[in-house]
Order: sequence, then C-alpha cells, then structure tokens
Amino acid sequence: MCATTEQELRQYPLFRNCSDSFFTDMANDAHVLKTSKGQVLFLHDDPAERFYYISSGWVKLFRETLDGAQAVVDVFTRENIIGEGALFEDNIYPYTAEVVESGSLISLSLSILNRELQSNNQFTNDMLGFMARNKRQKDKEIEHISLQNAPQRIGCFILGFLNKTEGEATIHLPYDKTLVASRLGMQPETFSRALGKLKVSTGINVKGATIEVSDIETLVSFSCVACSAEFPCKELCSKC
Amino acid sequence: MCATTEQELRQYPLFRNCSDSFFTDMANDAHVLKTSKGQVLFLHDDPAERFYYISSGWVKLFRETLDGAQAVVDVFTRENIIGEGALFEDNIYPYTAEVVESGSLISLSLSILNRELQSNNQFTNDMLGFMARNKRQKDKEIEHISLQNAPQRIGCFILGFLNKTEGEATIHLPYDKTLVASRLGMQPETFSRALGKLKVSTGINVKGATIEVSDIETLVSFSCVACSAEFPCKELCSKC
DNA sequence: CTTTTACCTTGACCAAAATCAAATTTCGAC
DNA sequence: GTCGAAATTTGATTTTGGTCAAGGTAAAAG
Repeated sequence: MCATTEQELRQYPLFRNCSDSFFTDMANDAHVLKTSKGQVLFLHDDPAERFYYISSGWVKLFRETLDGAQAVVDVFTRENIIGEGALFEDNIYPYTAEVVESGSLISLSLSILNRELQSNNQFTNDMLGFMARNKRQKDKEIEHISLQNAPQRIGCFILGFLNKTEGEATIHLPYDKTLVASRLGMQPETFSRALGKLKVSTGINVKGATIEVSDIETLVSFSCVACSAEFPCKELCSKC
Repeated sequence: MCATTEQELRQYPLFRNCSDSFFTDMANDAHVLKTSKGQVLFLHDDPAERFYYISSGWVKLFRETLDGAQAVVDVFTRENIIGEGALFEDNIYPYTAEVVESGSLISLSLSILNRELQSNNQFTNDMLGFMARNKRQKDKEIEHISLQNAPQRIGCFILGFLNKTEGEATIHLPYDKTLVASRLGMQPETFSRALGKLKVSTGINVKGATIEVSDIETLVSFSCVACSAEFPCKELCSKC
C-alpha cells in the first residue's frame, strides 16, 4: 500500500470518476518500477495481467513483421497508461513495450481496471471518450503519412511540443532522433535530410536535440497546408 | 415507428445489450433514407444530431486539407454505423460522409444513443471494446502504409474480402478502383500498375472489378511477410 | 582524459510512387 | 444501340524517400 501512488493515480484525468475502492485496491496492489533504457516491459502476444502508468521516462510500443521490420505504434511519456489495450484483445498484449528513456512506472492490475469498467458507468464513458479521441488521432496520423511530406511531418511533430501558438519557442527533442524518425514512419537518413530542408524553409535552428523556432507561424504555414485540421490542433490522445 | 427498423437494429451486434426502450425510442424516431451515389450525408465540422446505420450501399468518410487534397478515412458498408464519433467531439462531425454506392441507411438519434451510453454500462462496455478494436485496426493500417509496398497492400485488401483461408476464390471489388486506391493511400495510376504487378507475382486474374484468386496461400505469402499479424488476421472493426 | 560506442550526418545511388499527358475502356443516359 | 462522361490504363518523366557506405560527433565508460 502506498499513499503516494494513490495520490498519483487520483490526479490522472482519465481516472477522475473512479471509485474510492478502485484507488484503494489499485494502490494496494501496485508496485513502482524504476526503468532503464532498453528494458522490455511486455511482449507482443504475451498474456497480460498488468498495465502501466508512466510517472516519468519514455516508452515505445511497437510490433515486428515476419521479415524483421519494426513498426513503432506510439511513444508515450508521463501521465499516460500503456498495456490497457490487452483488455480488449483477450488479455493478450497487442504490442511490445520497450523503455527508450529511463524513468519510473507504476505497475497496475488489469483485473481491477476491468472490475471498475464493469461497475462504474461514468468511468467506462470516460474511457470510451479517451479511446474515441485516440482513434481520431490515429486517423490524423494516417492522413499525415499520405498527405504530408517528410519535412512537413517533422514540422507538425515539433508543433505538437509547443505550448504557445505564435512568436518564438525552443524545444528539446524528447528522445533519439532515430526514434523520432521511426515514430514518423521514415528512415533516420531521411529524417536528417528532411530536418535540414525544414531548417531552410522555415528558419528554425537545430543544435543537436535542441530546436529553436524563431517564428511559429512560419512553421505552421509550412506544415499545416497539407493537413485537414487547423492549427492549433488539439492533441487528441494525451489529455482527457 | 417501424417494426422492420427495430428488427434491423436488434440484429446489429454492437447493440446486442441495449435496453428495450432504446430500441423502441430509436425506431420511433428513425427514418430510412434511400441514398444515391454522390450524396453527401454530413460535412466535416458540422454540428451533429444524427448518426447512420448502413443497411446497404457504401459510404466513404473523408477530410480535406487546406491545399485541396482529400484523405479517405474509411469506407463502410452494411451493418456498420457512421457519424457516432461526433458524440466524442463536442457533437461536431469529425469527417465528411459521402455515398459512393447507392443503398439504404437508417438515420438515428445521437441523443438517444448518448442516453443509452449514460445509463447502460453493458452497452458502454461493448462500445468501448468496439472502439478499442477500431483503434487497433488503425494501428495496423499505419503499419501497412509504412511497411508494405503498393502491390502488397492491394493483396492485403483483397484478402480482407475472402471468406476462406486457402484454395481459390473470386471477389468483386465493392466500389471504384479509384476509391480503393485512395482508401489504400495511393494514386489511381499507382493502383493500376501495382495490381498488374500483383497479377504477375501471385497469379491472380483481374477482369474489370472481378478478381479471381487461384491460390490464396500464394497471395498470403506475398502480402503477409510485411505485416506483423498472421493470416488469417481477424478483421478488427467491422464485427463486434 | 581518453577510449568506446552509439548516434547522427552526408554522399552516391537506387527504387517506388507521384505527376503529367494521352489513349482506351466502361457504363449509364438517352 | 449510340453518345458522352467518367473511370481506368499506359507511357514518359520527375520527385521523394530508401539503401548502402563512409565519416563525424557526442555522450558515457573506463
């Protein structure tokens, strides 16, 4: 039993309407994991009993094909859960999860989550909305892959990390450029070159993992012409 | 009020756990639409009050970008609902819906659907599972776009229409090749040429919209090497 | 402080798909 | 059945991104 863990879970927006017994039982059963880069949390097609709340660090979800290629499904950080999808896939994890930046997770019981879904309709509704927005986000990504070119996709990715909509801003890429590349569905070499083009076209400044955007609106007009949403496009999955 | 409509709704798997009053009220309020090719059902960003159950015909969902390109999100046929997503987007339709093959729809009340979601936890759970599998299907599509080439994607598309897993089979493409192409995220010219390559590689036979697969397993081994799922991969969204 | 290793970039080349243009076929309306 | 619009195919060419190979750079280990 851990009061801190319970506090942390109570602050997670998706759980805002969960019952007290949910929090108590979850916290009782929970354990905190300190993770290190490279660690595999679960494997695609493995039977699932736990899901994970990310307190810090980054985790990638991916699948592998017969001929060895890897498809990165998503990359998650703090205030997100992963592995809950197994509930809807006969308790089999649909992806492999691997830590890409060390941090801290809370391992949680899928069966307690399921119990709450069976008994708390308000929570089930919240989860449904969460899932629906998740799906919309995927639609947007499919659109981006087919309608935006590589530099535009990178611009869009950068815009997603900004906390304002005009003027200048500086961000740090949260994880390896190689991983950003596969998250965006391109090769590292293509990413590197496309970032160079983006620099020329929009006047951004790149120093290692630091990116200075001197004028957000220039970046917007470069990337968002090839998108069906209007900037600032709300992030559809992380918040709920 | 229409007894036939009520029967049709009661047979839809997603509604299997809905209340009697849900069916009665829905059927009372429902109206049947005969649709013709080209008809627009609703527009992206329009306020939403109705969703649609497809009795027959085909409907495409799409969005348009600032620079005029069109992204086909999905193409649906009988025993599917469309427009329900607006419930999770502040009652705004997230896509435009256009009939691509004439048929028949049932126009249904979003607010009655919402009422059932608020009051019937079993149904909300079914809907959550439905949405979760939907999302998984989108992940699979993203993977396909980045890991499969054009002929492989077409092969995978064809496999999705077969009702067996080995031997030979014949299918009819359900809608224009042009639309299949955009559904798969490629240009019509690319589709045409890629279908030609698929013919050479797997021995399928193409006559207009009719495709004869002489050996399903050949098609599987051609397409599914570049996929993380194993054939026969269950369809993740249509059934529930 | 040096070495190692993993990450990133660059160059040369290649392959896939997009684009542009022009037939050709198909299908529905008359 | 004929006409005309729309869909489909084919050819030529360009563009984009992928692949292979070689350097360079920076963070971490010793």
